[in-house]
Amino acid sequence: MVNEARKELVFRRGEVMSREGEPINSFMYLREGLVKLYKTNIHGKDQILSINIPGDFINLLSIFSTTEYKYSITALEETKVCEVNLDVIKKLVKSNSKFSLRLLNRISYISDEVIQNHFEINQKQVKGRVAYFLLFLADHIYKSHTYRMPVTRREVGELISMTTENTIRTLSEFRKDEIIGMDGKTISILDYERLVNIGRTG
Amino acid sequence: MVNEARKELVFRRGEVMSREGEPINSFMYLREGLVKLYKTNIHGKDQILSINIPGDFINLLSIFSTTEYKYSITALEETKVCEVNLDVIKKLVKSNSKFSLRLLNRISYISDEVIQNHFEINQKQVKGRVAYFLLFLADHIYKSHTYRMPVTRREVGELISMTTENTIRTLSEFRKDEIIGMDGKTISILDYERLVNIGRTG
DNA sequence: TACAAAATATGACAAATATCATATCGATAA
DNA sequence: TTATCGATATGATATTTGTCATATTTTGTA
Repeated sequence: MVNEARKELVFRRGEVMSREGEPINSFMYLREGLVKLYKTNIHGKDQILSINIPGDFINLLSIFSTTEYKYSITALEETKVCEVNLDVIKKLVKSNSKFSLRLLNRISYISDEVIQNHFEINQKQVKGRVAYFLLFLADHIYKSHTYRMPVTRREVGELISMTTENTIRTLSEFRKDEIIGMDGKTISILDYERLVNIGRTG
Repeated sequence: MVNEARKELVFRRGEVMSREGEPINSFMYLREGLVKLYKTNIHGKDQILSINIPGDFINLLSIFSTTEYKYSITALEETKVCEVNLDVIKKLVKSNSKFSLRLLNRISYISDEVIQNHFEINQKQVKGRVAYFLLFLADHIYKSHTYRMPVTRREVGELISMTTENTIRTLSEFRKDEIIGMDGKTISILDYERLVNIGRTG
C-alpha cells in the first residue's frame, strides 16, 4: 500500500520544498541531502528551527497537529525525498498500532531534540552558541573535524539567534585564537577540547 | 482497565511532582491546579518550558521518547492529578489505534505550542516578552483582564528568558505608563490594546 | 507575634549584543 | 568579460540587557 503511494522527488540547492501556510498533503522522508526548517517572522527575518539529515521524517512535527505547514522547508544541497500521500499514512496509523507507536516514539524524540536545542542555545552567549553549532556539524552531521559548512553565516545566525555580523566576528575570533581553521566555507576544528569547553560554559 | 489503574494525587503549592532524571512510570493528567515544567541548567538556574493547566497531559512530551524525565514538574498551586501506570497506557496504545492517533495529535500539538512559544519569546525584547506573558495569562489561563499571578517575578523571568531585575523593572514601567495596574501579585490590564501592540512588535 | 528568608523594588554601572557604515571577495548572469 | 548582487569581513558606536548593591515589603513559620 505504502509502496504504491510512494513518490521520489529531487530538489536542488536553495529550492523551497514547502512553504509556511501551505496545506500538508504528504509525509516526507529525507533520503539524501540536507534541509532546513524555518519560520519567517513579521519583520521578514527567518529563524531556523532545525537542520535535518537523511533518515529524518522532515515534516513529522506538523502533520498530526495541523493541516497547514507551520514552517517552511528549503533544501541546503541536492536533496532526495521520498513522499507518501498523507491519507495513506493516516490510514496506516489507524490500522497498524505498531506503526503508530513507532511514530509516537519518533515524534516525541524529535520534539525533545528541538526543545533541548533551543534551551542549550538560549543559555549560552555568542561564543558558546557558535561553538555549539560548529560541534553540532562536526559530531552530528559530518562526523569529521573538517567539513564544508552547508549554510551561510547569515543562516548560522538564524539558527543560533544572533546577527550575521556577530556570527562572522566570532568565527574570525576563533580563527585568530587558532581554535578553528577557516577557508571560505571550509571549517577545520583545530582545538576540539577548547571548542567543547567554550560550547559547554557559554 | 484504565479505570482500575487510575490513582488520584494531590500536590500542594511548591511541591515537586517529578524531578529531572527520575524514571517515568506514570501518565499524568492534570485535573485541577497549575504546574510548571522546567529544566535546571549547569549553573543551577531554572528555565521554564511551559505552564500547564487542567486538561493537559503534563508529561506526555517525555513518556514516549525516553524512560527518564527530561524536565522537572512542580505544582504552582494546589493541584490534583490523575495518574495511570505507564505500562497500562503503552499497552493501550498497542491495542487501540484510535487512542494512539489521539495521542499523536495531542503530542504533536503540544510540541508545536512549546516550539512556537519559544520562537515568539526569542524574537522579542524585554518589554515584548513581559507583555506576551501578561497576555498569555489573561487570554489563555485566566480569561480575564484581572488576575493573580501564579508565579514569582523570578519565575516569569525563567519563562521568558530574562533576569528577575529586568522583569520587575519592566512591570514597574508598565505600571508607570498605566498599561497595567499592579498590587502585589494581582495584575489588571488597563490598556489591553497597547499591551497587545507591545507584545506584537517586540 | 516575631523573626528569618524570600520577593519586590530601584539605581548605578558593566558587559554583551545590535546597528550602521564601509570594504573586499566571489559567484552568477547578461 | 564585466557588472551586479550577495556573502564575508571589520571598525565605530548605540542600544539593550545583565550585574551588583542596597532597601523595603511580604510571606512563611517557629
